[in-house]
Amino acid sequence: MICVPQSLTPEEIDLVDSKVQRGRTLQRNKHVFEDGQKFTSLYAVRSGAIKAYSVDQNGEEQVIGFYLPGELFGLDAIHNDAYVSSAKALETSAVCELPFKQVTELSANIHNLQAHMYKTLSKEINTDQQFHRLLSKKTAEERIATFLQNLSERYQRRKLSPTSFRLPMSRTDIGNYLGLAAEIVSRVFTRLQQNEILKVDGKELQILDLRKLCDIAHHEGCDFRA
Amino acid sequence: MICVPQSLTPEEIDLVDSKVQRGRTLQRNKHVFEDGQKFTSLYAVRSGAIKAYSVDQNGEEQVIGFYLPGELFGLDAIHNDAYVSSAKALETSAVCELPFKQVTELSANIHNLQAHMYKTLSKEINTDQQFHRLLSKKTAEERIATFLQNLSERYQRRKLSPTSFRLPMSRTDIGNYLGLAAEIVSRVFTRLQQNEILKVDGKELQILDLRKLCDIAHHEGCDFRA
DNA sequence: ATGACTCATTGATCTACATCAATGACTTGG
DNA sequence: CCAAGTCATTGATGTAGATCAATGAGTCAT
Repeated sequence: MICVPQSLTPEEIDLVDSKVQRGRTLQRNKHVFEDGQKFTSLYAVRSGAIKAYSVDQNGEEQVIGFYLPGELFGLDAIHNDAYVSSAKALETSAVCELPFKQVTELSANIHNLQAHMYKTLSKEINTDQQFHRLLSKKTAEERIATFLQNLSERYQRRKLSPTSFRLPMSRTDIGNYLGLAAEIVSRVFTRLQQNEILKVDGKELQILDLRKLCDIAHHEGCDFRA
Repeated sequence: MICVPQSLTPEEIDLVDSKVQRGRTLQRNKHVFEDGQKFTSLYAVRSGAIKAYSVDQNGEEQVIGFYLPGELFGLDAIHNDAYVSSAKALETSAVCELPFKQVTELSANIHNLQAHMYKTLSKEINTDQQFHRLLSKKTAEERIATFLQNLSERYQRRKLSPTSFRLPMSRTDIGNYLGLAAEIVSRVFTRLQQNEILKVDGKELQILDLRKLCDIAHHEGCDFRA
C-alpha cells in the first residue's frame, strides 16, 4: 500500500494496486537497476534505503539521491529507453515495481493518477532546483544542516522519530551527494556536536536542537515562525 | 507551431494548437510570471530568451535556467497552486501560453501528448541531475565549457549557427547559474580566448574550436567519437 | 550629446574547502 | 575468530575560486 498514492479513491487504489508487481527484496549493495538497462519500471521503496547514482567516463561516481520508504525513484529514465542512472540498496531493502506501461495506461483513465504523476514529476524538478541553490551558494555547514533537516522531515512523514535515526549511508556518500569531501562532513558533524546541536555515534544520529539546525540550514520551509 | 510538440500527428497538432493562447510579447526585464502568482499555464519561448530564477529570504537571487526558442518552462510549478519561481525576458521576447488545465484534459485523450509530457518532465529531471554533477565536481573552466557547448547544441537544434551567437545574459547571470563569481566567468573567457578556443566580444561569442571546448567540458554526449 | 547607470575586465588578497597522511574503530568473509 | 578490508576522524598543508577594489566600456534616459 505504501507504493500506491493515497490521493486516489479506494477503488482506484485497488485497481492500481493490482498492477503493482510485488516485493523484490534486496541485500545491501544489490542493484534495483543499473544505468543502461532497458527501462521498464518505476520503483517505490517499501523498506530500507536506496541510493541513486551515476558514473562518468573517468569512473567518478556522482550520488544523485537517497530514497526512503514511500518514495518513488527511476523517474529520470522515463524519457529514455534505458535507465540513465543506477540504484542500489544501502541496507537490506524491499521495493515495489511499477511497470511504467501500466502507469501510462491507467493514468489515461484515472484522472487522479495522471494528476498525481504530473505533480510527482514536477515536485522532483522543484526539489532539484532547490538543490541547485544548495550547491551553488551554501557553505558546507549549511549544506549538511539542510540535508539533516530534510532527512528529519522525511522520517517524520513516515511516522518515525524526526530527531533520532540511523544514517543509512556513509560519510563518503553524504559528501559526494552534497559536493563535499568526506572529511568535511566528518568535521562539520564534530563541530555541530560541540555546539550541542547533534549527537553523532557512527551512523546513529540524534538532533538535539532542530531549531538551531534549521537556522543554520537557511532553508525555505525550515523555519518555526510558520 | 514552435509551441506544439512535433511528435504528434497533424490532426493532434491542430487540436493542441487551437488550445494554445497566442503570443504575449515582452520587453526586456518584463516578467512572464512571478514567484507566488497563481499557477495556470506553462509557457514556450517563441523568440528571444527567458531567465528563470528564485529569490531567497535574504534577497539572494538564484538563476535556475535560461530558455531559448522552442523550449518549455514553468514545469516546476505544476505540483503547486502557485508558481515557485519567476521568469523574465532577457531581451524582447515572445512566448506562447499553454493553460495547464487544457494540457491535462487533452493528454487524457491524446496518448502521444501524455507520453510527450511525461518525457519532457523526465528529461528535465535528468538535466537537473547532470547539473548536480556539474556543480558538485566540475572546475570553473569545465562548467563554462559545458555551458557553452550546451548553448551551442541548443542553437543548432533551432537551425542557428552552433559556433557563432549572442549571449543573451550577463556574466553575472552566467556566474550565478553556474555557481561562480562573475569575475571568474570573465577570467575563464579571457583564458579560453588566449587558447584560441573562443572569440569573445562583449555578448557576441564565436566558438573557434568546438572540439577542444568539448574536451574541456568533460561532458557526456559531448564527444566526437560517436 | 551628456551624465548616470550597469556591465566587463583585470589585479591583489583572502579563505573555505580539498587533498594528503596517519591512526583507530568497525565490519566482514573465509 | 582473525585477518583484511572499509569507514570515520583528525591534523597539516595546498589551491581554486571568492572577495575587494579600481578602471574602462557600453547603454540608456533625457
